[in-house]
Amino acid sequence: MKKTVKILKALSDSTRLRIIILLLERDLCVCELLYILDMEQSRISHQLRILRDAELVEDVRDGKWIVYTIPDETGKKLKALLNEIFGEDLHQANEIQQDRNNLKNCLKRQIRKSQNLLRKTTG
Amino acid sequence: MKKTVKILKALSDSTRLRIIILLLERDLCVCELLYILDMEQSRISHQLRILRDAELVEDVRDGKWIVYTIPDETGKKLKALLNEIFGEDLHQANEIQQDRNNLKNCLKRQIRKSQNLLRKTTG
DNA sequence: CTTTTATATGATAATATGTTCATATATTAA
DNA sequence: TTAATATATGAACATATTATCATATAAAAG
Repeated sequence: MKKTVKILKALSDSTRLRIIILLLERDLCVCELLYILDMEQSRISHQLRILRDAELVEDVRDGKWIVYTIPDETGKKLKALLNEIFGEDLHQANEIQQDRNNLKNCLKRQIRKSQNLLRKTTG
Repeated sequence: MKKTVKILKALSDSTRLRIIILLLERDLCVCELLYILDMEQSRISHQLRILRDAELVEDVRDGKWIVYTIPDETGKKLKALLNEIFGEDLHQANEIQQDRNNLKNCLKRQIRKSQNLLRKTTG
């Protein structure tokens, strides 16, 4: 019961939901999420921690970067949850569509390999 | 998005989850929930309000009682959610098993029609 | 080494949430 | 009517959550 509540709580915040939806499309490092979501870096890190504590995401260091991933089994369940149950509401959401757009850009521009992302995004 | 978050938030509390799981088995009035959950009456009412605001439950007056229901479509989705996604964790939970037991008793004893439930439960 | 870049963490403040107590409302019983 | 029962609501408090700021750590670049 505790675990279920923890997971549901982790999902019941729009920032975290957006992160989850992005990670369902592709593994991303924090600086990519930063670029896509355009938020304070620490804010994203804090939210990622909550997702990690709920065991919804995992992180692996890759050189300079820390890449966040959704484990396969978890991904299946989350997709079922988000598409089949909340799909209608979520697919329409502006934030989500915007995020998807930003994700495309992020990949096209190879954000991870360009320099000075923090300075760019934080001010 | 807001709606999804509201629903997830409404579900991410153990008291409310217990109520939902009970209502998935059977429509119940507040005094029955009171008997089953053995909590303060106002606590249950407050939590029911949150569930109603999220449109997860509906209430209909039946004489002296107000009966809480989960609409059919919502019920289907909730069952999918709770059984298929969180089933393992939830079926094991002591609280849930205890609640199911209390529900049986509640029905056997026809709690709704016996008198003075509030006094009985509140002290 | 020193600096820069990427990320995490701790403290703090603002806000939200959950519980309890007291009380209000609505229905039925006396 | 008046009293009792069933439920809802508002205020107050404790706790939890979220965002921000400042700072720490760790890898890479210079």
